[in-house]
This record gives sequence, C-alpha cells and structure tokens, in this order.
Amino acid sequence: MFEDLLARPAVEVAPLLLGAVIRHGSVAVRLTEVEAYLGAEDPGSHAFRGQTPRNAVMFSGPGRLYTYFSYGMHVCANVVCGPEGTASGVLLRAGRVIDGAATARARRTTSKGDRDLARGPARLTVALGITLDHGGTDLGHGPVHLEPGDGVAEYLAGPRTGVSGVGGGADYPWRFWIPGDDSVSAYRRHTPARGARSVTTGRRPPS
DNA sequence: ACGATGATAATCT
DNA sequence: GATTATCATCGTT
Repeated sequence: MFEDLLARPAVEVAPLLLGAVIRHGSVAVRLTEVEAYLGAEDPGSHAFRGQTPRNAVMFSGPGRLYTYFSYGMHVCANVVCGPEGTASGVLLRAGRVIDGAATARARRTTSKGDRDLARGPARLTVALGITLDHGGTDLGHGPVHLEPGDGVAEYLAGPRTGVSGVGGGADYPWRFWIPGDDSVSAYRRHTPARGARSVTTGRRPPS
C-alpha cells in the first residue's frame, strides 16, 4: 500500500511524491516541489536535536501529517516518513491546484494568478485549508488525503531552500522539483544551485 | 525580474 | 533573548 512507500527513507520518498496529489475537501494540489528532512543525522531537520513537543509527530509512524508554525504567521506541512523513530519527513513546498480552484482563490486573495495559489509551503497550506489542528492526522484515513501519482519523467535535485548553516548547502541536495513547472516556488530560485542534478526516472509523464 | 525589509510569535537555549 | 524549513510589499534595475 501507499504506507509501504512512505516507510522508506525520506530522501527516497521525496522524489516519488512529485506528481502525487494531496486533497482536503474540494481542493486538490498536484505536488511539484518537495524537500526531504532526515532526523538526527540532518542538521537542517527540526528533529536534529532530539524530540520536543513540537516535533513529536515526526517520531511516529509513516503516513502522518506533521504541521508546524513558523515565522510568526505561517503553517507548513510535512509527510512523516519511516522507518519509525527516524523522525524524517518530506516538506510539501509547492504544487498546482488541479481541483477546487474557486475555493483556493477565496483563501488566497493575494494570489495574482492560479499558478501562485500553492507556490510556496505556507501558500500551499492556505490554499488547502490545512491548519495546525490537522497535525498528526493520518493521510490515508483522515480529513487530508495523499494519493500517489503516476510519477514524473524527470526531476531536478538541489540544495534546500531557507535552511541556514551547513544543512542548506550542497552537501544536502534534498530539494526536488519538476523542471520547468511554473508552480515551483520562486523564493531563492536564483541562488547558485551547486550540487544540482537532473534525474531521469524512466516513468511516463502524467497525461 | 530582482533584492531588501518588515511583520509576527512559537519554540528552544 | 535569539532563531526561524516564509510571505507580501515596496524599492530599484
């Protein structure tokens, strides 16, 4: 099942989530940009310094939703990955709204066009109506659903966005996105992408 | 199109 | 008291 896929390490799961669909009620988003965060071995991870009340969900089993509040006003969403206890997850950075655009527009009044509705991790949670209350819910059975996609033919990998210190460097190229998609977040898009690489998956592109 | 900056508060040290 | 897995706005090219 999908849970088996999520039980793999986050660095493996992340590119597989490109093209997958996350849905909450009438709004559905096809993921175009994600980032992997490992636990104790990843200086960029919230779990790097061990378990705290905030990151406790990351230490639970795969397939749960880990939400957190940061910068005083933003909610971001992660898919918790296994193996259990590793506290790894995949941050949902951006996607394209493929269903429920009217609802998403009403929530994201500052959005210029539909490509901006979920272009960025905090924008994505607003467009989907995901709040901190959804943290810890099961993505297979809860109000927020994650559905596997058909995969993407090719993706790019590079340093993570917004991660300070060594964890944001070329040694951790765990940001994955669909090349050429205009719903990929523009934030720091033009920082030198050292260590960036292109990967061909051999999968068929979604119709 | 791009860079700088203020907003704003939970979390951790 | 410092830091933060960000966004919108406003300034300059």
